[in-house]
Amino acid sequence: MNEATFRQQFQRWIAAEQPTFETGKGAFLEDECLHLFSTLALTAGLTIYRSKRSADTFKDGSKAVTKQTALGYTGLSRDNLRQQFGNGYAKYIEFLRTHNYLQVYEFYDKEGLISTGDDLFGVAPVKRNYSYKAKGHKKANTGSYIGKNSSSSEQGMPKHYRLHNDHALPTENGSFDVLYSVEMGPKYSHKAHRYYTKLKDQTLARRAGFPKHRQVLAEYVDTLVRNVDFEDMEAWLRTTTDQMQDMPPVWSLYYVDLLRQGIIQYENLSCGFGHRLHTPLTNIATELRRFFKVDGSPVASLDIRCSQFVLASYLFEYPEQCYQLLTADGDMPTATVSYVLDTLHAAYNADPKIRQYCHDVRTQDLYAHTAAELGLSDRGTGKNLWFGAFFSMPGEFEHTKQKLRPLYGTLLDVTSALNGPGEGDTEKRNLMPMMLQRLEQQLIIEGVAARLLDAGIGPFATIHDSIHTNATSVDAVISALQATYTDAGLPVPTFKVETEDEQGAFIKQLIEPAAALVAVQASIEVIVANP
DNA sequence: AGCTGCGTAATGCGTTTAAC
DNA sequence: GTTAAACGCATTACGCAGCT
Repeated sequence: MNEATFRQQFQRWIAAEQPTFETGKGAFLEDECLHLFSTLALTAGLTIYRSKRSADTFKDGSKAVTKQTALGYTGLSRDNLRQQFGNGYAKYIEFLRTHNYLQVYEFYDKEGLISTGDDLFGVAPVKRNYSYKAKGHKKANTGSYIGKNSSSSEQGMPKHYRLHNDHALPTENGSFDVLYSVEMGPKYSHKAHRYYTKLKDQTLARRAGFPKHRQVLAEYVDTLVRNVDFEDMEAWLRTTTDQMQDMPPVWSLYYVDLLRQGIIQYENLSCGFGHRLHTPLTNIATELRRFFKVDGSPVASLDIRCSQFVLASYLFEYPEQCYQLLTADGDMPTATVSYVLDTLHAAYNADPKIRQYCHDVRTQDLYAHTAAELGLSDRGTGKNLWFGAFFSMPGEFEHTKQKLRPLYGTLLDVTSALNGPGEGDTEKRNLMPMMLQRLEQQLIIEGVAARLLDAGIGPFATIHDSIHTNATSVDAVISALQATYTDAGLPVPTFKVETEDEQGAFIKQLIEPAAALVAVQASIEVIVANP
């Protein structure tokens, strides 16, 4: 690598591309670019570029200059890059790439998309270094000690050569002694492989502490995130007009690919509060979820309508049945469960409007119904209204609760009291969300998912109150859902089944066991009334 | 209400450096 | 030689985003 060549290429690039830098032309940033490249080269070659600190070891014991972060092996990743140089330097990546100093890989490799799912963690990632879009304009404020070797007592570059000052002067022979060619593939693969082996062991060890079927659900998620239809997803991201919030399409693709590679991996197989199971699939944007294929076939999902509020109606109306479910795992004091259920059931008996709520929430779309009754603009507003009011304590969302009082009476006063602190206490108890989430998970994971696993159905994924699976398993999921609720002595809730045909069109189907039941009862009454 | 993620800024601590 | 500033790196906090 010759410095003169580098400078020449950079100046040509500036002239041809006319990149807009903070300085307008960016000419005097040339040295910064050179310095960036030097450090990239050093990082890639693991050449010591820091002073004595380079002998440091990281907490994980690695002695490399580069290190592992939450985003995986980040020798040249945007994280390290930004930390080292600030966002402003990312723009030079394009120059380095166009002149083949750096290789920037595509977002995903078509050949590597298909995973058998045999190995939970798949092949160690080889592809690194995604194209980078600068987001900020911050100038670098940190630098490195150039030209000083490890354990050397000789003078390094003086401090004023650091990035925020004039720097990057050539050495006597006219070229930077710190420039090396960048070869990224094998080394990164090796490091990454080591890292993911370790991560795999840690993850499996952690999983072993959870119930078997939750472990299996986690393994299913491993399979699903490695079976993404990237081509369809990219096509969809390119054509869709309404971007998901501010998230650029390219980031979605990048993020999903990170999941596929195992670079981003997180899971909470049972959160302490509500025993919910959190995986990347529960958090991914809803619209992207359908690209996570179970076996390459169209996806399907089963979603309980207004699940939490339907469950709330069960707490009011079916205390014995709920008691069984809530005390099944022994995680909650039975006295607390009894207290909540007794309180709610007493209110249910006392207030006909609470009984009206229990009827409404099971027979119609609560959010839309409320929106219509209160003259709100749309269903979403009704939903936000309920979520705010239902999980609040006394003194919060009072205006909302006031609006709902004519419809459902003392309902929200009762739930608010249970969410607020107990007598002589100041801590919020949040008993409603806790009970609802635990009830929900007892039914969905310990109930529906466990049944499906026993029946050998899979893979599928639970997303708190819905099931993500393939079209051929839909009937089994419906059966398991109905059996679970029936066996628990609870009414089967209304749920939506969403499937996708071969052309990619969506078919939504609403299944209303409760409404059917009401209709049957009504007809019985009619028959009785007209003998 | 809970759980995640990312991005940024601030902070803490031990070390290194520049300036006196 | 001493001292104050600067630095590397880890951690933390916060606000935004997403999901149910």
